[in-house]
Amino acid sequence: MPSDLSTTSFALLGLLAFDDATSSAGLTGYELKQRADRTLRFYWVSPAMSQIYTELSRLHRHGLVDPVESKTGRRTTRHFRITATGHGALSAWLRTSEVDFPILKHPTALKLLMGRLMAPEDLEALLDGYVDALANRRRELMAVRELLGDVQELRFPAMVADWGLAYYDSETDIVKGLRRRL
Amino acid sequence: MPSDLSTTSFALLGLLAFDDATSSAGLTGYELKQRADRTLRFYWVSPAMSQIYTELSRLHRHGLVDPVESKTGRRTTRHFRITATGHGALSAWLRTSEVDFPILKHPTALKLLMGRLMAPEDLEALLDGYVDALANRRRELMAVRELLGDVQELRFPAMVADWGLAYYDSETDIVKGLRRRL
DNA sequence: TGTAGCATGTAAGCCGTTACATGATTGA
DNA sequence: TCAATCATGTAACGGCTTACATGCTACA
Repeated sequence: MPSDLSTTSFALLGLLAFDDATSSAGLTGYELKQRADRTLRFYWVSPAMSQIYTELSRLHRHGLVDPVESKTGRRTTRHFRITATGHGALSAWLRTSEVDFPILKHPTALKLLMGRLMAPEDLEALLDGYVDALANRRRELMAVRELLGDVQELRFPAMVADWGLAYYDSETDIVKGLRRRL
Repeated sequence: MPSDLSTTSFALLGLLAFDDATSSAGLTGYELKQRADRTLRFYWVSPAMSQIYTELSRLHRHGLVDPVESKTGRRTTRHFRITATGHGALSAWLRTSEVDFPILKHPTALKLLMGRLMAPEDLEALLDGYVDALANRRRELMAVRELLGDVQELRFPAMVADWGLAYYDSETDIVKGLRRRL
């Protein structure tokens, strides 16, 4: 039950655990990236392809996933499935790992902090641009939320998506308020 | 006007620009770390000491800051001040650099996503723990906010602190709602 | 036939952390 | 005198990104 894996490793393992419940043949690194883009991206990060393959190798070295070579025509692809050990490690991580406070890297807030050094019109553009970006993000997450529907198996992803939507709404309100206060 | 500096570099430069307006002798790396812990930490990151010294060297190499050696007794310390070039670079960065969407690394949301794999009592503890952590963070930021008061020169830091407080409040409400939905 | 998407990886390098190393000053 | 705080740095390393490299497959 090795705990020397990064949070990103466990995040990807979690995606594989999810897939495992749907009795599929597993996921390729490529597919995993797509799943990450749909979910992890909003609350964690969506690792680069190269990072995905690196993590997959690491998880395999630890025995937490198993690759199944499959040949479509002349081409060999590797579908990864979580192992029993992997399930155990994931459960242990969920139960016991320390939960850090969220890390926020907020360029807009950082620039606003230095608002004194900016022209008023640049400040307005900064906040307006952020409100637009929030609307775009919200739209993307809303599309994900709609895919999730109201089925029981997707209850938790749906809850987290709702969380994200509420966060974007609140953030939009706050920033509009700041904009008026400028 | 070199733009090959990281956001963290500019964040530190911003702290020095702030200090410059108070006609001080500049800040040591040590003092800079303390300022970062009070402000940057909430919206960006508070770099490790070693990172601060590295960034300070880099900024010096680019001519954006100037160290003033001062001797207190037998001990030599370096106080850094932003240069005219530094002011220019900072203004240019504020005006022209692309503003990325915030990056959020949210371990609690990530775990909730895998809620299906957790025991109900662990899930409850997860959300309750996060609500507690939010309250602690809010208290820390509130202390900073009170230090800022309502003076004109600290208007923007105060705005950003208010933003942070509103964010923590909204986040607390959302999580309490999720907790009830479990 | 060509291009978009599927699929896999290696190499170089940046940003940031922890660990390590050193020493001065202040005040209880 | 001893501990806390001030003060500065180097070394090793982890995590992640971009750039590079390769080739198959489906479909218009």
